[in-house]
Amino acid sequence: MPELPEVETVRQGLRALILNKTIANIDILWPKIIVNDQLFFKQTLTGQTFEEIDRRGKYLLFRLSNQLTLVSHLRMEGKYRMVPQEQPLTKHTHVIFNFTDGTALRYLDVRKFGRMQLIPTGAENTVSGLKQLGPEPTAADFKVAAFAAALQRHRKAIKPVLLEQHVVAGLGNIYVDEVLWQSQIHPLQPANQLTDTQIKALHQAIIAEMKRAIAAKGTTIRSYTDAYGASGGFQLALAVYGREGEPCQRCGTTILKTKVGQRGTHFCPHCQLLTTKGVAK
DNA sequence: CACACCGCCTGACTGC
DNA sequence: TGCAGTCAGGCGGTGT
Repeated sequence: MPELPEVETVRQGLRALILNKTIANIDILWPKIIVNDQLFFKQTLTGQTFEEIDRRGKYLLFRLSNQLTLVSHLRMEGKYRMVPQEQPLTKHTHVIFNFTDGTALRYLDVRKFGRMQLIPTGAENTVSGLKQLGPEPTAADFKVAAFAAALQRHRKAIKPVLLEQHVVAGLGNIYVDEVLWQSQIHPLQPANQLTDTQIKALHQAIIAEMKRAIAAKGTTIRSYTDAYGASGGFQLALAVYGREGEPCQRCGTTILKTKVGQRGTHFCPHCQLLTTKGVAK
């Protein structure tokens, strides 16, 4: 499941592969992937050139000529592949950008959850999802005071709050479990009941974890690969995700897997206690 | 606005 | 071995 570090790795790979390529035509094999009208999407993009690729949270922003931006979200299992146009289609290929040089960019997605939307560049804040996105989880954009204030507005558990993307952008199920373990916070801890110490630890862990995971080119758990089909390396660095039944690396207690807000959740029941004003219940 | 819940999808896995 | 049932989960939409 691509989260911010995986999407960033895809961005970097795709930049090297498609910048300055011009679209000759587009095939849409699964129309629901495209938010816009299909015909509009094809006609508007034909003849345009990829000029840059930006990223916001888990969204890829393909900047094209003529002030156009293609917003792309990979959701669970979306992938891009560069191939020669004559290469036989594989299963789960849903959108194909054929370039004028004989190559093609193909979008593959087993679950078909991914979405693409063509908008005028600058209209990003009109796209649902993008417009409510919290700050990037970097030291430059993500400030602890604003983070603390945002957490105060939520009474529900910290885990679903972090998954919402509104308080901070880019974390998914894997990295949320990881940063909560690192900062020793129970996933069910109400967001507005974190202590200042916990907020600072969580804030720091989020920034550091995203940086480390990007450096490792992301985490490959189920099916994620980058634009070249390569796996990430960060799964080896995960402390709790997918490690239920294994000893906690900090205290040796067996890591548990439960459900929080319908999502598989991994944590250490000894290191991550539910607290009231920082005191264990 | 905050929050809970459902639908979207298909492949892998589980139990009989 | 075959097959029905369950699970995985990011996010938009809906309802309270």
